[in-house]
Amino acid sequence: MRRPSMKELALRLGVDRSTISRALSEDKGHLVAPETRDRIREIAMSEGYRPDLTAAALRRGRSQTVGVLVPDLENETFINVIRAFMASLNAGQSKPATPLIAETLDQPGAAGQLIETFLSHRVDAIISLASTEADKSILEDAARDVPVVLAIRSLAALSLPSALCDDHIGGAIVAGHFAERGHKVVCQVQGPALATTFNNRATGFTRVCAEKGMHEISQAIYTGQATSSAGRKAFDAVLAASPRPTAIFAHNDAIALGLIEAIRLHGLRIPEDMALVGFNDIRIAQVLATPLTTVAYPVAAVGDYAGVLVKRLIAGDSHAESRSFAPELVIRRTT
Amino acid sequence: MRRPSMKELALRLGVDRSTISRALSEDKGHLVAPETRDRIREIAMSEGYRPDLTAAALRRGRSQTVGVLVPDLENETFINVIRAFMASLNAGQSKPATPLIAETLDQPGAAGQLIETFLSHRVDAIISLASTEADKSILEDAARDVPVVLAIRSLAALSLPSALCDDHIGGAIVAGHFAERGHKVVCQVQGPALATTFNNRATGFTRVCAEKGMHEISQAIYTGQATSSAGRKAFDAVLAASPRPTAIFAHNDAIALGLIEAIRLHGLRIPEDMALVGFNDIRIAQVLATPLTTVAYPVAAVGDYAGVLVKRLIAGDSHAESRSFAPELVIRRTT
DNA sequence: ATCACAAAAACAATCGATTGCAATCACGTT
DNA sequence: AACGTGATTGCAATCGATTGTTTTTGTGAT
Repeated sequence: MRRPSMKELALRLGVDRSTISRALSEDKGHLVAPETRDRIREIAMSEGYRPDLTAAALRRGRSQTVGVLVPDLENETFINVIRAFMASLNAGQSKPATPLIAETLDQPGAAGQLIETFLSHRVDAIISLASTEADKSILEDAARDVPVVLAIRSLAALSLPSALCDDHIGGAIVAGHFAERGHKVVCQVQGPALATTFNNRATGFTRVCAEKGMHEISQAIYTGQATSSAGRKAFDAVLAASPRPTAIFAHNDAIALGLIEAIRLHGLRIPEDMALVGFNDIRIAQVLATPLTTVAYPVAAVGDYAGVLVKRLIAGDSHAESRSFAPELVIRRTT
Repeated sequence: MRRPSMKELALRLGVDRSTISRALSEDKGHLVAPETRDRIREIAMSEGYRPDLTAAALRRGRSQTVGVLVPDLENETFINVIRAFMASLNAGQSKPATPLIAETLDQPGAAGQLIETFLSHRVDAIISLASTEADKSILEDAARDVPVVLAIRSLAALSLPSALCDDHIGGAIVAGHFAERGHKVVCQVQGPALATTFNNRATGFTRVCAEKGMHEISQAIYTGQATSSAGRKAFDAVLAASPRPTAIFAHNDAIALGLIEAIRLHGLRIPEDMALVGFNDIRIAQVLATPLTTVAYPVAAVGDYAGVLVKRLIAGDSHAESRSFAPELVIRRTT
């Protein structure tokens, strides 16, 4: 009743295990006589043979798994990048990889432990969407044992290939948009500084503010977390600024959502009294009472290219350069 | 430079591989003399020994992985149940399991393939949040090879243990709440019928409507998908009903979000002209302009108990009964 | 000094698939 | 009829850790 192993199939068929292995394999199949191969495949199918990937992994040194390190699974953007990544990675592969997923929640030190676990599982590659400066050396160490690719977040002076959103441009687009709409005084509510992401959005924004002669209130406002409740609280700081800004760049949509609530609580109208732009274009952004103007994250491009990078690295191809993809402004009703 | 294997450690230390194995193991450690054990552990640490879990899995028949089957990774509720599940499963375990995660997107037939992959990877257990009637026999087959636990969604006349939300009660609570608020005519916008979830919410709601003498407009309104855009479209059917309902039970928060938009577009006020209750209590629900009254899904209880079930099944404990946990109404401003 | 007994360590088989190498076979060539 | 060639298949080692079964070592008792 139990599913047979190759050994048992071999016994039943009167051939050697090695022949079974070859017959069942995609690339070694041509080494087996067509009739034998068909006979083997047929029996394997009817007996319900199920390959043991732990055995194959041990022997071949490849496990058909990839480690995915993500800061927060509740974040749609990460999920969508992971989806695109897996689709790209497995496109046209006869032996698709399954993701081992671990969440860091951006806790310092979490990455080390999790990556160690991935490596113990002999993952074929690691993709990290969770890279923070604290993890830099850990990632570089890991890269000596297995292909490591970064997505979404990069790190300063890092040798690892990455697939990113050009956050600098993202910030710049928003500032440009504010300028076009005639805003004179603006500000940004920035996410935590643990990743390049938010810093780049900030500098891109600030640069264009200067170019266009807009006044950015001096102190960017940091939120401890990039969540909507943090955004709500951050609005007090916006109001306290003098001169008071007429437009806010929220570094992500969750923060923007919180800001919307806070702005409404203060009886201000959006966009007349206060304009607002978010970042990422999460699903909810377009079904809000006032649909949110936001910067659409290039999830497909980033995920896709991360998959390409991993495939190249696995193939031993050294031509694995980092790339950034430009995000696009989606103008809705909050500006 | 490369990380050593046990064999190499054994060579370096002048002891047998088996001694290394025992020294490094939690439960067999006592078989090794304390000094030897310390010496081995120290060297293993300093040499950066990293156990090969593919080898261990092959030998021991346990891989320290669990397969997680989920319909949609963008759904917070599923994510939170998975989080609670993993935390519960690994609580106090010296050898924590890592999740292999696969998404069905509720495509018929997807589960079969994915489960087969899990089984090839020799997962120690499978948890399915994605069970639909079409997958029933597949899940039952899988359960003969490995512990299988269902969460969130159950199936009719199924022998597999499950950790569920009592959706029947959930629906009933909402109807009760409508009755208290004095509504006479109500309706529900139901999610797709592929899972027990939505059906149970519907029957619970309908039962209490009858008990309290409310008129539920005859035809429950089905949405093809349980998304906000589907919810928006569904509102046309609500308006078309005669008599027109004054309260809507949306089977999840995404649908409710879409309904809010549609209701506003028609110039109706919430809750004065139209009351609304959602289901799940996703994060966004409480930061909306009008915070959403909704049924809070017992994510922690469900995930937790699913973990307990898996642990029991792995331990060979037959005392693995299914349980349902009651959800709770969170009254906010849409009613 | 001998023996019993427990502790510690070594020995060796094993998990299941993969793969380099050797053996066999069929067939056409000279 | 002997031989080369290529196609099939079998043989056997291997991946790295785990574990049941010895063997060795050490201790205390008689």
